[in-house]
Amino acid sequence: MLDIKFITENQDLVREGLKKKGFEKKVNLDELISLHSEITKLITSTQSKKEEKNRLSNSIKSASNEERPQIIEKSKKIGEELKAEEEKLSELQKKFDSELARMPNMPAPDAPVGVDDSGNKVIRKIGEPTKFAFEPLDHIALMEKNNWGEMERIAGVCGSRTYAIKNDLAKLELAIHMMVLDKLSENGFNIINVPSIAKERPLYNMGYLPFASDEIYYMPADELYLSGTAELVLNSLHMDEILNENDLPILYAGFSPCFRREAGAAGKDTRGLVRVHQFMKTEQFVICKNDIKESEAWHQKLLAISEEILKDLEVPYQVLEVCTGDMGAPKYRQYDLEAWVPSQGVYRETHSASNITEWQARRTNLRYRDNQDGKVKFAHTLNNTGIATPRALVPFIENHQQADGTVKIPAKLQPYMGGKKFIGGKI
RNA sequence: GGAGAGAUGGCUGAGUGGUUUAAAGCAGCGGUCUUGAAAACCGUCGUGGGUGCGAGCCCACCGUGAGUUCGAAUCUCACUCUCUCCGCCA
Repeated sequence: MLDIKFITENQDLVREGLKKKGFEKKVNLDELISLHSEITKLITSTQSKKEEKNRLSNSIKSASNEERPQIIEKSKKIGEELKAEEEKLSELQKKFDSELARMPNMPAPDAPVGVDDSGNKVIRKIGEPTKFAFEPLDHIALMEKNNWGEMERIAGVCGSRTYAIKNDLAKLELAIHMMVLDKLSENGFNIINVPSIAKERPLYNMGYLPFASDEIYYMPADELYLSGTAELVLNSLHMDEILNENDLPILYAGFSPCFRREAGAAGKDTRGLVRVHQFMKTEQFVICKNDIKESEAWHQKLLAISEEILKDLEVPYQVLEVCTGDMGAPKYRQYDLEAWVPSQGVYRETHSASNITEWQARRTNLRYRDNQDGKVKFAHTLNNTGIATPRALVPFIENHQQADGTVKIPAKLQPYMGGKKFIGGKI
């Protein structure tokens, strides 16, 4: 959410930001501003009526018996006027709130400008696309060869875009999460395993609602939602709190099962482990001071951690800075990591690191008291993937496959796999 | 699923329709005293909003949302959450 004061005082800047993000037709800035001034006038009027009413009510006890009925009559009359005004006010307020909730965050001034993913900028490539001295298999064939999956059967039981993995691949999935959690723990993150079910408010707080409502599973019998990321819960963990500046930064490594409807992805990646409805994710989440230098520094730190994770996994990857039209509504700046997938001959997204600045904190009402000036301020929040599986298993097993169908385990991961240097091979 | 109790500021906790402008204490912050500190004493101390150049004045908020009333922390209803007990259960 943006500050309405910021919007009214920086209309040109906001208009430019909306255009860059591709939102100029999705929100009505002029209506928002005129609603706000109408609301302000109405608030002033209702408040003076309340003031008058309070005065009359307070005078009743000391009033004489003759005066009393007149005062009550007068107060009733003001009360009726007040009620009419308040009804109108709450109607306008509702409209205003839903319009303001649709306003995206302003992108970083130096973020690459573009309309879709074609505008994303490759910042660097680490490692070379893997070369094979044999004909490499895709991850599905590798799973079949090693008795690592139950992909056909599970679709019949659980529907499309689900997965079941077996044996060493199943262990590998958990081992990678353990490795990542250890790394985050070493970097000062609090490990926290969080629920995958949530109430509506956290979805609004994060910006899932109203922006990505198609993406979310909803359980009407209980009025609960399935979470698509631990970010959802972590962002709301401290909602409505006023933290002490000394408590910041707060670092969370949140692990959770994640659920996504993939409604907009019909026909894409229907086979295999790349895009499934339920997966596991370890998420990095940071709450820091309202200081753009500090949150930008944390953004770089989060990016560096996830790069280190891909390096430890010995998977070739590239770093993208995502352009204004491709980053989501909440974001100020976004980097994606994409790992090399040999069978597809392309880099595929494994990580997404975002600086949200205060946009989420405003929705979440997540604040802290500044030590310097004693003022209450909205925090900055950032998030980044730690690792998401099974998606990350795709580049992992494809890049590390050997001629005999076994898969090499990199040195950093071996302690989490019982010291094994290879998995698979014999069935 | 059944029965009961409860939710008041950073914390503890008083308050059952109008001197409550939410008492009091603790913690915090500023000061006096002191070589310094502690103690003691004095002062200050919630959030959001409206209005004003400003000191200020005003409005709302006692878990959330409605309602009754001239007037609600207090009465009514619904909901949320917490705790205790029973039942079921990985």
